[in-house]
Amino acid sequence: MPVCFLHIALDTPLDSLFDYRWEYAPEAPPRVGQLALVPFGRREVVGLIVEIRQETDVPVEKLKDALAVRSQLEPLSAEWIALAGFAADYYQRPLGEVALPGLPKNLRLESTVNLDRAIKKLAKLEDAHDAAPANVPLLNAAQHTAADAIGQAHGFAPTLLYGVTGSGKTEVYLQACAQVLARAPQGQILILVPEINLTPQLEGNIRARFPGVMLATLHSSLAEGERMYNWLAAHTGRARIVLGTRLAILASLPHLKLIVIDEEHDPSYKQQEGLRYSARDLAVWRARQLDIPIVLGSATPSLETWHHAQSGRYRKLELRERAVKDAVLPRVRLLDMEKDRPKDGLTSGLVAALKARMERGEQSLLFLNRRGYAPVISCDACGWVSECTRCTSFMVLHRPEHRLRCHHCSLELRIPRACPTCGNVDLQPLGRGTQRVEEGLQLMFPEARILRIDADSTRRKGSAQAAFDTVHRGEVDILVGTQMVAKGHDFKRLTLVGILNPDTALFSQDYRASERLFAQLMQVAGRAGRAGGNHSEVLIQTRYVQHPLYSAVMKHDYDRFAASLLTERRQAALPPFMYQALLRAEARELALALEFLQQARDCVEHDGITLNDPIPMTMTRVHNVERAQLLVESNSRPALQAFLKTWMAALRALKSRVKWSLEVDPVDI
DNA sequence: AGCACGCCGACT
DNA sequence: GTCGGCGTGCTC
Repeated sequence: MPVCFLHIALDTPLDSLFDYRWEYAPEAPPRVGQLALVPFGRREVVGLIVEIRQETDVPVEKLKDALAVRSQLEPLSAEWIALAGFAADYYQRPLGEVALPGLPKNLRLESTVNLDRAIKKLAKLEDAHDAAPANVPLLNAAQHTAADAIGQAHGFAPTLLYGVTGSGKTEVYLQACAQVLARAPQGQILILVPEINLTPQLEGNIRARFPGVMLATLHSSLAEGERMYNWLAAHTGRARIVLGTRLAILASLPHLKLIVIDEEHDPSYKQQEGLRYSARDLAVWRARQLDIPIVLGSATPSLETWHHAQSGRYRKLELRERAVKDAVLPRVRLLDMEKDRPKDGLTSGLVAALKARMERGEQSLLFLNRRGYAPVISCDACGWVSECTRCTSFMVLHRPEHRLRCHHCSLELRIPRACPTCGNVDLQPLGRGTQRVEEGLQLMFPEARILRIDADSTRRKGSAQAAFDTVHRGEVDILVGTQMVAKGHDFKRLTLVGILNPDTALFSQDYRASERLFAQLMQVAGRAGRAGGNHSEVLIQTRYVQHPLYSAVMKHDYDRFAASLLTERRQAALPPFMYQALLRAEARELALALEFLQQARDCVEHDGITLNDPIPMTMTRVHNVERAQLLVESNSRPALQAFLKTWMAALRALKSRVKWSLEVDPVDI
């Protein structure tokens, strides 16, 4: 029996690969890209074979035998391993920590029964390779041009599809997909969306359009068995279209010919824990690697993408008109809160507009990005406020639940009867969240059917969908919601969108806040006027009617707004003109975290790289852990990458007991 | 990260 | 006398 050494990536923070001895039958040699079950310490784990070696440097006494090779599965392609390898290098993590969590859990179990079951089930499936689209609607001229440009593109062709809500971007994607499917008999397409649960229509649209083609979805709320099956359908090439959230960027797609990123600016493409990758950025890399086209669609592109489109690195295709019949862009008006003082959070202008909708039997949406009843309660007598004991934050009043709740560590308390410091029984809620707005509205409009949709009202599985169905059936007059209501859903009877207090984002420490606010306002605005004729409107309550962000929103003028933001960013040397990484440290004592960061700052040479002073994070304490950070900047991406690599090695060598992590291209600073 | 081993405090 | 706290050491 021949013997070789398998060089294997394992899901561990250790920055090295591991060799195992493997004795195999000559007719079934192991292959790179296969998975293997191996003993690791006292455990047995599944790893990825990255190399087959005839020799090893590992001393014999350490070397162990692999337990099994998963030969029933086609190996992962060299391209897929290269993608995981790129992500690992770029985000400064070991290969195994990227590659293995990117696979369905069932593939990483000791037992292969689930895998074998999925293989069997897939084999029974009849071959469906009729890529002909059904019920193809006519496109307007701009859509037609865009669909052809994408569908006919060859080689790496990154394209920004820029079009307002309702301009028919989805139809462009679908018709471009049809062209690719028709041209490439095996070809696969990857479509990424921000959150699949919020865009249920798209999946239905794709299935209806391509009834003869297998579609597989990949997202985090799939059951493991389903995820295994869908992943396998993609991996074997059976699924021609894969629709998924950011995690689907690591799907194995051997015949990938086109990538579509819908709402490319959406923050949920950025993973915010563990490996903090940007699915959008990885998608662009993947498209370049495979030399295939990629479409980035948005009404409010990220400044990174917009910058590339302006500089000509990405092609820009624009859809100017709304493609939905009769739909016009809603009129946006500002309600000056300095002149029209709000009562119960609502200006008289907004109340009048709500009333008019009620009388006409139309729906209204009030958007407020703050859940709970009030963000804090306080004591007028002594100045006490409801601070969280574990976090640098306030405890939010949730009145229906009779609770104070910290939104950062989930600490819950009963509402105190009296002030804990002075005994005053008259504690006042300050500010307002969706619950309080709902309450005020109900008093103002006793007849109205009011529904609140936020993370609290939709805790149970399926309740969000049920709530949205109620709105669609027309059983709601006024909808109050957080950003949950801003995405995806078309509310046919909705003709008024009121935006309650967007001003805080105007003066945020986070320089990305205004970019996000603009996108969010445009997105919520898009909920109105889809079929509302010409009286659909968006009312924004603000104290800053002169603010340029609002003027841009009123004119639906993303171009000008983006241009001014880019000028600011260039002058302030911020992304996309600067490349950043963030070293975070957490400890029981803030001083320990800061001390570690200072050590990190001093332990290496850094020519051409700026290491800023370590500072406590804005929210210093969360769940009794103190946090601090150090921002690293460079105007050269390769220089930053090279520095980070040597820095990581030096940091690991410090062997500090402080918990630390590095984020490349951070979004929240 | 897991998962062990290892050496000091409060309890069935 | 043990159960268990988390320090530190290792994983081919």
